[in-house]
Amino acid sequence: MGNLRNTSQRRVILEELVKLKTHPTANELYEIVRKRIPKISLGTVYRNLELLAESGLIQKLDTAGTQKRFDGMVGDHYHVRCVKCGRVDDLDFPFLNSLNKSASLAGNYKIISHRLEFEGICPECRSQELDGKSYVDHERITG
Amino acid sequence: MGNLRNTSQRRVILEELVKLKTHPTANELYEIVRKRIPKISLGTVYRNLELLAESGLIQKLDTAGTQKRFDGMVGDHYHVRCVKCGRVDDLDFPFLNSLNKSASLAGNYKIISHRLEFEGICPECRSQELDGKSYVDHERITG
DNA sequence: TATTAAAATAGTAACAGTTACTATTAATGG
DNA sequence: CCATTAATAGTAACTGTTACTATTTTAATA
Ligand SMILES: [Mn+2]
Ligand SMILES: [Mn+2]
Ligand SMILES: [Zn+2]
Ligand SMILES: [Zn+2]
Repeated sequence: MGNLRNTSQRRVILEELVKLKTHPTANELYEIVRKRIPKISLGTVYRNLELLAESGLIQKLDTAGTQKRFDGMVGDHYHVRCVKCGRVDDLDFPFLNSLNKSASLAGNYKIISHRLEFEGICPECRSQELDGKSYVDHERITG
Repeated sequence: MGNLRNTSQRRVILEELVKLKTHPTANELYEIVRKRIPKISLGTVYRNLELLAESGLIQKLDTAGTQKRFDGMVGDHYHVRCVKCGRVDDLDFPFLNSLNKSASLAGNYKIISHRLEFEGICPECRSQELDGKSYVDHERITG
């Protein structure tokens, strides 16, 4: 395969990432890996995430506007991002293979891929939002 | 409307942005506006782009992985980004209104919006790529 | 196993894009 | 005009990321 050496740092980074259903940032993963390798450096995490993504073992998610996130699931799938707390979740949504073809016709680019990303409010933030609303209502009613 | 004062800086920033078909970064627009207001500061450009986007007069494009770009066209439309040179173009592609509904069913988020972004190679970079290929072929044949 | 060359590491500095701060200037409403 | 207050220029600070470098570790070979 890739001529990547088997270092404990690289192994643990990969292990911890694939465990997670969240899509951590480099720094979030750094904090997790640090529990097993306290002296690991943040640069090592960045470098290995880059290398692992290049070799196809993980996925780099360039989600819009925010910092990079990483994904241990490599198959094609879409994501939804919470606009309140920033968390990113997988969506059980069929992959739209025909989009690239359609886009080729809509412009004069040679289309390679597409990225479909939803924005919304996650269940946790949604319930907080509802709590807030009812609190406000209560305030208004009871003056 | 928005309680934004009508400053020459803000006016020129908006004027120049809507003129462009490209989707400039804050810095690119700064360089353009500087030709008309040489003493304008980069911070002013950033601040106003943010305010104009908030008030819905322009669009902020959080394109994946790279710096923010801005768009004078506010209607819903999709973009394609060249992976070689980074340029971003509009696509004449129908807006997929049904996607949000589908995504709502595919997870437990309250879906607000979606972003569909294509990656490809622009005509300019594509022709360079072909030049390169034929050069290599020529080398191989005549080498 | 011992030797060696290359790759990877920790620690740190540098960098790029963006935002925050502050004293000064300018737009707006009366 | 004047007073209020938003906006500005200039600059510093911040954040996420990448680059650098001396040292350590891996893995191939003898
Ligand atoms: Mn995922
Ligand atoms: Mn556009
Ligand atoms: Zn949330
Ligand atoms: Zn290009």
